[in-house]
Formats: sequence, structure tokens, C-alpha cells
Amino acid sequence: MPSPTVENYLKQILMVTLDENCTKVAMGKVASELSVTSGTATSMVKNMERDGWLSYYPRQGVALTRKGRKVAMNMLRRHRLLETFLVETLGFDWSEIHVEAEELEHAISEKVVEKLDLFLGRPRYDPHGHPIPSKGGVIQRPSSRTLQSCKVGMKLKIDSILDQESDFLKFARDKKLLPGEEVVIMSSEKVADAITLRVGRNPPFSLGFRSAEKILVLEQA
Amino acid sequence: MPSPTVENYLKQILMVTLDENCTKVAMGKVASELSVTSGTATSMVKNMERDGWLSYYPRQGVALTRKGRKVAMNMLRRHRLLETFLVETLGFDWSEIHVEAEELEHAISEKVVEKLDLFLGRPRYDPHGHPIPSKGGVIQRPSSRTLQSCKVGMKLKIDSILDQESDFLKFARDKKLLPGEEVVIMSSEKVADAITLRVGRNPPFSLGFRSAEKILVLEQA
DNA sequence: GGAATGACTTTGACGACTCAAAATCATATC
DNA sequence: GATATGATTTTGAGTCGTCAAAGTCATTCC
Repeated sequence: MPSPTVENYLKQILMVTLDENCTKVAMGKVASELSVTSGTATSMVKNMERDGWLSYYPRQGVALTRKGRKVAMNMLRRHRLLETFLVETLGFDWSEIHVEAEELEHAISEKVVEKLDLFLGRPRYDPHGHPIPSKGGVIQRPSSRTLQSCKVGMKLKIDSILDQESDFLKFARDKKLLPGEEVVIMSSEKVADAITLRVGRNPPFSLGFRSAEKILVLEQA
Repeated sequence: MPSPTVENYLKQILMVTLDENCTKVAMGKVASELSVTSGTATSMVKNMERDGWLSYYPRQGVALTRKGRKVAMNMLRRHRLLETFLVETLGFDWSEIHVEAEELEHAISEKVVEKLDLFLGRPRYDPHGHPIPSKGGVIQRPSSRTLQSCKVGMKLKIDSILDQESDFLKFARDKKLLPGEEVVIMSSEKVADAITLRVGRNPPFSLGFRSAEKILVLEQA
């Protein structure tokens, strides 16, 4: 029933709530995430409330209803399955797949999603390291923390990359900053606003705090 | 640049010209092919002429421009590559793929089309037996004729099935009426409006003239 | 407490695509 | 040639998603 546009709004809102671990999303955020003016976001969101996708609290924000969350989860599932397909099967570089998947996720039918899932061997994670929601809409929240929050000397394993931007992903790939890789923090300078780290046996390099926040890691036992 | 809707109009118009081996397509045909009212078709077609996709001859019909034909060919290519993918890779039944491909063909980027073509081994024909246009927009017109036009006793090989309807395709599959199969015409009754034929070594069965027109065959040397 | 600031909402408008129904045209028929 | 028929075009209206700009509200700051 939802139009592609509604699907996009739902998915984007879900991603913010997942990201910030909250339920209500401010209208400004909605507008910027979807690259529309705030007026557009307001009117769109009102229609979506009318149709039962979410609750709208004027001047506060929106929260997905159960119905909305279900659809949003499904979109996330599609998106991540498609990204996996593009990388695993068609051989795309992980830095170029986001936009592609963004289009395809609205065109693909439920039947195709299922066949694709099967064909890919029911993967649990996409190429960025993000968990793929199950058919029922369950997503596992890995007990991960941002790289920026870690201390010198800690042994870590990269969990996932939060940024979707092509340039950043290219950089990450060049530095071998990929899900599953082991990382050690060499130094962390509050003053200089940067940390230096080493991936595996590769030469160390530095990352600003801003960027380090985009890297989720797991502590190694 | 063309919108998905324009892409659909272009593809459908191309398919009719290919099918009927003519250049101009009547407005009524356009409307019915796209399942819109004739008024809608007229106004749409006017905009498409404004944008250079086709020439519109009032009360006569439309003919694709070079620019329009190029896009239309590309859509056909996408459609048939996707159908091939759905059957070959994901294991769909050939009777259910048409609608799926119809959606996906607008969402898939040129890059993905190329990767897909490569992944599938640059196929020349789709699962229905239709030729897949090349990247440059060239399509080979097989020297085939309709089953209905053949005489008793002729040895034939099935080239392709013109119908896209699920029910007919299911029937065809059950009867082994598939591209590549060998067929012999046992009898052809003008009065009864039916022909009886035999596929390979399977039991013979009958087909109305209407249906026989949907089967393209090649004469066997 | 009043003013400035920034987030949010309202308003009016537009483009793309669609329909229903009325108007028009071309042709075949008598 | 007048007319009936069927295809085509016009007209008026509606939906969806969008923007720009004007208006409103809550908060912060002096």
C-alpha cells in the first residue's frame, strides 16, 4: 500500500531511531534525511499520520507506529539484501552500491526478496557490516561502540561503518577499514581532535574524531 | 532523463511497431497497451512529442524518433535481461516473471544492467525466446512465422511465445511448448478453427487459431 | 520581561499523470 | 449527400509530492 515516497520516509525515520536509540525524530531531521524542505516534510508527515504509518506530535517530531515500523524494517531488509547482492554477486565495489539499492528496494517484490535471500544464502550482515533484519522484522543490535570512544591500546574488531558516502567508503577501503578487520588504537589526542590507529599489520594512520564516530567496533576478548 | 512513465510508453510503442512491423502506432493501441484512457494517452503523447521522444500525427498515431527508439530499445534490453536473471539465477517460473521485470526495469541503473549482462554470460535470448537487444540497441529479427500459418506435416522448431499472460504461459509449459522444442503439425482444420500438433514425443493436443498465432516457429531444414 | 533566534507550520502554487465526460472528426453506409 | 459509428481530442478536475515564502511558536539571552 505505501508509495515509494512513503517507504522512503519510513525507512529513513527508522534508521534515525535505530541510530540515536530514541523513538521520536524531529521534523528538521526528517527533512534533512530526505533532502526535502521542512514544509514538505511537515505536510508529508501529516498525510502519513492520517494513513496510520506514524504518530505526529506537532513541534516535537514523529514516531513510527507498529504498522509503520514493520514496513520500515522490511525496506531496510530489502536495502541491505540488495547491497549484499550487488557486491557478492555482481561484483560491485561497496562504495557505489548505496544509491543503486536505494532505487531497487522500491521496485522489488516480496517474492523476489525471498528468492534473493535464499540465493545469497540468507546472509546476516550486509557488506558494510550492518545486520540484515529478518523477514519478521527483527534486527539484532550488536553490542558495539564507536571507535572514537575507545582507549589507547585496546584491541578491537571493526563491526560496521555508519557512513554511506562514497568518498568516505573509498577512503575506508583503501585503509583496509573493513568489517571484521582487527584494529589497535595507537594514540588518541583530545587536543588534536584525532586518533591514530593501525589496521592489522598495515601502516598506522590518523582519523579525526568526526570520522572515528562513524566506525563501530567490538572489543576483542 | 525520461520518467518511468515515459519509459513505459516508449517501450510499449516500440513493441507494437516490432510486432506489427510498422512505424506508426494508433492512439487506441497506445491507450490499451498502457491501460490508460484514450484521453490520457493523447495528452501524454503530446508532452512526449514536445520532449522529442516521438512524432505525433493527430488522428493517425505516433512514431518513435531516433532518440525515443533508442531509449525504448534499452528498456526492452533491460526487461529481457531481467527476465533472464529471474529465471536463470533466482529460479522463477517463466510464467511469473513479466510483472516483476516490468517494475525492476525502471529502477535498475545502466551500470547494473552491464554487470548483470556480464554475470548472465551476455545472453542472446530471454526465457520466452525473444531476442535481447544489444547495448547499442540492435535487435535481431528472427525469420520466424506463426504456428498458425504452417501446413500439416511441417517440421518446426519453436522460436518464441508472443503472449506474456501467466495462464497461457503455464499452459504452454505444461504442454512442453517451449522455445527450442521440435513440433510437427498433425492436422489443421480451417472449419474447426484449430490445429493439432505434437511436441517432441509427447501426446498430441489441439490449439485454437487464436492461440496458434501467439507461437512463433522456425522451419526445420 | 522583551527581543532575537531558530525550528516548525501554513499557504499558495506547480508539474506529472490520471480519469470522466463532452466535443470533434473521418469513414462507412444508405 | 446526409447520417450513424467509432476513434480521437478537449476540457475540467483530482491526487501526489514538491518548493518558496510568509507566519507562528518556544527558547535563549540580555
